[in-house]
Amino acid sequence: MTRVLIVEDEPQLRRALGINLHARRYDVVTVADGGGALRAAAANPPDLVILDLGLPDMDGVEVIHGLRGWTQVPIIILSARDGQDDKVDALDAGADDYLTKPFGMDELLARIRAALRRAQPNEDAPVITTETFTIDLAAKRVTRADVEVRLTPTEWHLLEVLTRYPGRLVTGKQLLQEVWGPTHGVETNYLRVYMAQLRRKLEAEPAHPRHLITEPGLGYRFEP
Amino acid sequence: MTRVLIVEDEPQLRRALGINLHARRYDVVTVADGGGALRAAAANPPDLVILDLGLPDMDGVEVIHGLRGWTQVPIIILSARDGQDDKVDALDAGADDYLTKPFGMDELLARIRAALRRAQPNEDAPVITTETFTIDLAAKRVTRADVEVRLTPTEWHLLEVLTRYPGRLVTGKQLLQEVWGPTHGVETNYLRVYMAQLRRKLEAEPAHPRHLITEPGLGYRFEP
DNA sequence: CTGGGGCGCTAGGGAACCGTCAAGATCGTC
DNA sequence: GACGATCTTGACGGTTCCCTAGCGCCCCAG
Repeated sequence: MTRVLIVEDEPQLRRALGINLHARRYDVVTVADGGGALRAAAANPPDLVILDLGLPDMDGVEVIHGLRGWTQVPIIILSARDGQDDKVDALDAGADDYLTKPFGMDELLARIRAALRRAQPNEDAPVITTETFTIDLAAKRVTRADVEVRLTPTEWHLLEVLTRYPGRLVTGKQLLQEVWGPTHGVETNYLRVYMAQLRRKLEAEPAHPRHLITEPGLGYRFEP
Repeated sequence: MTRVLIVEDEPQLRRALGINLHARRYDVVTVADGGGALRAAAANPPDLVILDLGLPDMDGVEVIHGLRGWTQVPIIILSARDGQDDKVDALDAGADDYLTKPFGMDELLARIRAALRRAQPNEDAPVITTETFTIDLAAKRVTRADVEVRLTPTEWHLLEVLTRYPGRLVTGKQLLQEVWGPTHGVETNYLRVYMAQLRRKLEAEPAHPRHLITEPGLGYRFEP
């Protein structure tokens, strides 16, 4: 879960932010001053920081520097001051975004999403693991006993379609149309050949497959 | 030099932005509408886009989508509207930042610096090291056995995109579009030529590459 | 027991893809 | 305007991949 560190001295706003973010399924940690922020971030590195500039114990820019000394976590600034100099200083110190109070919760949430999206270049880590092999769909990479297995484009395409419906039956016609195009639907010999190759490359005993299962007369099934 | 694409229909503001950014040593390209923005970006991919949402010919969010279809270039939104929905839509469409008019030039410049700083992939590893060569992304330098290797701009750009996804497969189409612009997607000649040059300059045995790997029919992979 | 259908498996020809080289075109600089 | 560096384009073998045909196995029905 995404951990958000909220640094805000006003109890009311701190509470409102915590409730709203918690409702959005963020893992929320709240602190009231800069020293607490640095300690909390060090003890439990967050994925995003929401930082009020007007803190009682230290200057907000100091907090930014304290974080930027060792982490690149996205920092979103909240501030009551609308002065340009404040914004410039905070952004140049390494902040990622700046909101002036009063602000709307929807805008803050959108900016949080944007900051997280930037920080993590669209990596929704779709990794599928079985006893004998591991499939990393994003990296297009299959390893078996820590050894990389090379798949051809067609083999990949077929495996991708099968893993899209884990544990469920996929008919031969559907596989053919997804991989070879809508005009194909009956040439089941393609399937037999490529399923055999996939099993040979992935299964421990290709003659007795445990994950790429044949459903006679119907189609195939991928069993995680 | 850093190329900035300014999309602004008001002639006066367009001119002011151009002058200010040019004075800051940015390479400035200005257009007045959304269609021109997409064409200009395609012809000459910029390093950053400043986009006014209130364009005469098309909705600003459409322009964002048109760019996000093929590039991760930072986009900063300018808008006269202060509505939350506008901001949410733009940021969710893939914009990186949002300024409401009127804004100060210093703040815009600070946000530009912040966006460019974020765009640089030196968040985790400004220096990538392999057995045979070292890549310093921040300094744009490559050394091999402590000797600096000279790369042409295109070679560097290609290497940058590959190293942005270490260990992951990058398709030929994606490489072509990131380096040569969205209109290129099939001229795989370019890729073959430049991959060969990179391998000749970086790999110990260019005929048997260990870090710049070909995945036949799929694309290429940078192996750290 | 026998024949047939569905499925697994292998090998080979042709096509697509890739690495390489070289020459022309283009750009920037002096 | 000349020069060097860079980018583009085309062509050539070598490699990989896709498709096809054929054969053997298993199961089951006749």
